Formats: sequence, structure tokens, C-alpha cells
Amino acid sequence: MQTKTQRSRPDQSEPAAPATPLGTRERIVRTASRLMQRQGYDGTGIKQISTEAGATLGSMYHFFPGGKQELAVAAIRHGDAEFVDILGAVLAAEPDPGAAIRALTRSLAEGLRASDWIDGCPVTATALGTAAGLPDIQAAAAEAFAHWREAVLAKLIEAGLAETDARELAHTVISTLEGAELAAQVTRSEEPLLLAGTHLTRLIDTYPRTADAG
Amino acid sequence: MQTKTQRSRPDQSEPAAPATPLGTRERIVRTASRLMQRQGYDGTGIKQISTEAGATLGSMYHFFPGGKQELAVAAIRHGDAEFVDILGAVLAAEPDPGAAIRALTRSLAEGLRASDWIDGCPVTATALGTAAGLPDIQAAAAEAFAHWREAVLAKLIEAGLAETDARELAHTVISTLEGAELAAQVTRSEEPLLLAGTHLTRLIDTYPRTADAG
DNA sequence: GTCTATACCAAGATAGAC
DNA sequence: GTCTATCTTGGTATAGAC
Repeated sequence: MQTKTQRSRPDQSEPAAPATPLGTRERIVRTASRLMQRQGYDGTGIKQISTEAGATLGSMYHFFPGGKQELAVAAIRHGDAEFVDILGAVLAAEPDPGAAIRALTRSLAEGLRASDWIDGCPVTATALGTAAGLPDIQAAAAEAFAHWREAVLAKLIEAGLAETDARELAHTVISTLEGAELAAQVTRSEEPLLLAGTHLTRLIDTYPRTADAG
Repeated sequence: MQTKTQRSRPDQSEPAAPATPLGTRERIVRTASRLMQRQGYDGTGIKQISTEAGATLGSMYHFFPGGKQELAVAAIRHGDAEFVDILGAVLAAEPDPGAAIRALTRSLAEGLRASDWIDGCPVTATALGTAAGLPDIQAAAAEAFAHWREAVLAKLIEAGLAETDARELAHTVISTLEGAELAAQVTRSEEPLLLAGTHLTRLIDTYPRTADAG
């Protein structure tokens, strides 16, 4: 009977209306980011975004004349900045980088479970599947990864690791977090993330540090 | 002018016709697996699969009455088995598990570069974005991850690691490989994969082994 | 088992009134 | 800046001849 298979879209929780009401553009970007995070680029329609953001179709193309692609780039940049904030806050709360990254994995695991395993990395789902054909989106995703790597790098340098070691480790920390989040999402279990935290800590602790670490 | 933004679909290389001509069903599954690996579930159409597989639309629904979902499950299982073979071959070629995993990352990096960074993990793109709404697909992806973990686990046990250590490491090895492949794809660089290989080797080498390792 | 035609719906995007 | 109506194309899926 149904011509297109229906997919349940939980969407159980409104993100709690903020004190200052958001502008239309901001509402659109946030909604796009959240929906593409869950459903990917192709799985998310402009009409769905406009409906859930409380904006009309005219507003969508008023603010994003480049259409869906431009919207996706804005969504990825939003997710990028959002995670930079989380990353900064969690890393700052623990002096030791290993402990900080372990705390980060716990935080990610909690968030994933709280969303019933649907809110994964805010850029992966959007970028995957479009990487080959839509260079703007791919580039925005690459920038996000670079920003996150830089945050980890700064933490490792601050702890007294050699620059080369820190730079290389930052790559693997982000890669492992990405993969563990993915695995946790697919298997609906916190285990991959928590083990990633333990192992990353152990790996980092094998590298020498200078004495004057703050 | 165009109502739907066109996406370039390179598809430069036919996978070289095998000696034994494939049956229709096999051709459909392989084509579906390859296309969904590149474009994701929502980005891949039944008509596109049928065209590229040289099958008619009638054949598609003859072999897969469950439609696109059933086809996606078959595609994921195909990618699963395909990677189990690669994993088994590469891991068997090196006695030391660390060296074997490093060889694996080199192999993955080569394949990714050879495909101009479009052929990533054969199940990730298909599963992502559908995990929440399509349980069959999510379950097939979870099974694939479990199979790959078991292959790594066997290699670590064989090398003399304690079972608990090996079991936990197998999780992180797969997570890190997944994430590094993703990062390599997005940044169009082999670096994340190669660094992942180095770091995973270093991590594995921090664990004790029994003397009677083969 | 294979093929063609088609029903039915949703997608992205645009036009133009207000 | 907002809203509605609409155009066109593509999607999934089905029917039924061969």
C-alpha cells in the first residue's frame, strides 16, 4: 500500500526553548544540523527541515539560495562549532590529557545512550555518501575534523608531549573517537566508546613528557 | 534549471568481468553493495542499481520482494563477507598481530586512494542514517562489526595475549580502523590510516603475551 | 524469470502575492 | 522576509504480458 517505506522518526524531545528566541536562520541551521546528523544528507528533506524549524519554504531559499548544499555546509559548520565547545569544556576540566579523553568518551557515550543511539557525530552522517560528489560538503567536514584535532593537539602539547608525538596522536585520538562512536551507535552499546577511552589513555601514557607540564 | 542538483558519479572502473558469468541475483547484490558503499542507502536508487547491474526492475523485485530494505541487508552481508576475506588474508600473512594490523592499514589506504577516496567501509555508509529507523539494516551492520572483531580477536589470542585483553583490544582495533578510514576518506589523505596502524601496533605491544605463542 | 508500462507520491526548486 | 501554489523530476513499488 505504502509507496515509500515509512521510517519511524522518534523525535521525542524538543531541545527546550532557549531564553532568547532564535532567529529564523538560526532555527533552520540547528534543525538541519540535527536532522542530517540523524538521517544523513539524502535522507533529510528541505520540507522536513522547514516544517520542524517552523519556517516556510520561502524562508529556506531566502536564507540559503544555494539550496540544500549550502544548507548542509551551514549545518556541518554548526555541528563543528558545537563539538568544539564540548571538546574544549571537557578537556579543560581534567588536567591530565588521558583522563580528559577518557572523560570525553564517557560523555559521548552518555549522550548517545540518552538519544537512544541516534545522535552520533554531527558531521559524519551528513558527509558520508556525499563526499565524492559534493566538494563543498566534503571540505566543510574536513575542516571540522581539523578543528577537533587541533583542540586535542593543544591539550597534548600543554601536557608536555613532544610536538611530533602530539600531532600524530591527535590524529588517532579523533579517528578512534569517530570510529568508536560509530561502533557504539551501530551496536547500541557504550562499550566501544568506553574501551576506546581506556586504550587511548594507555596509548598516550606510553609517550614521554617534559617536566614543566602545566 | 536543474531541479535536482547533479552529483558526479565517477564510476570509472568496471570491476573486470569474472571468468564465470554471474547470476542475476549475484550481480544485483554486488552492484547494490558497491553503490550503497559510495552513496549510502538513501542516495542509491533501485533503478540505478538495476541499470548498472544489467537487470530489469522486474528482476529486482523478483529476487528481493522486500524491496530496498531487503536489498540493503543483502548488500551489507555481502560487504561483510568480502571484508572478512580481506581481513583473514592480510592477518594471516604476518605472524605478529601488530605488524599484521599495520599491513592492514596500508592495504586499506591503498584501496581508498585507488578509488579516489570514494570506496570506504562497505557497511558504514549504508547503515548510517538508517540505524534509527530500519532495524534489519542496523542489525546486519552490527553483525558485520562482530565478525570483524572476531577475526582480530583470534589473531590476538593466537599471538598469546590474555583473553580479556584480546577481547577489549579487538573492539578498539575495529573502532580505530573504522574511524581512520572515515577520516582518510573525508580528508582525502592516507595519513589517518597509517598513523592508526602505527599507534595500534604500539598499543598492542604494551600487553603481555604468553611464551607459547605461535 | 524477464521485461515494459504505469500508478502514486515526495523530492528540490521557483514564482509571485503580500 | 514571509507565505502559498505549483512545476518538474525522480523515487519506490506494482501489474501483467511474455
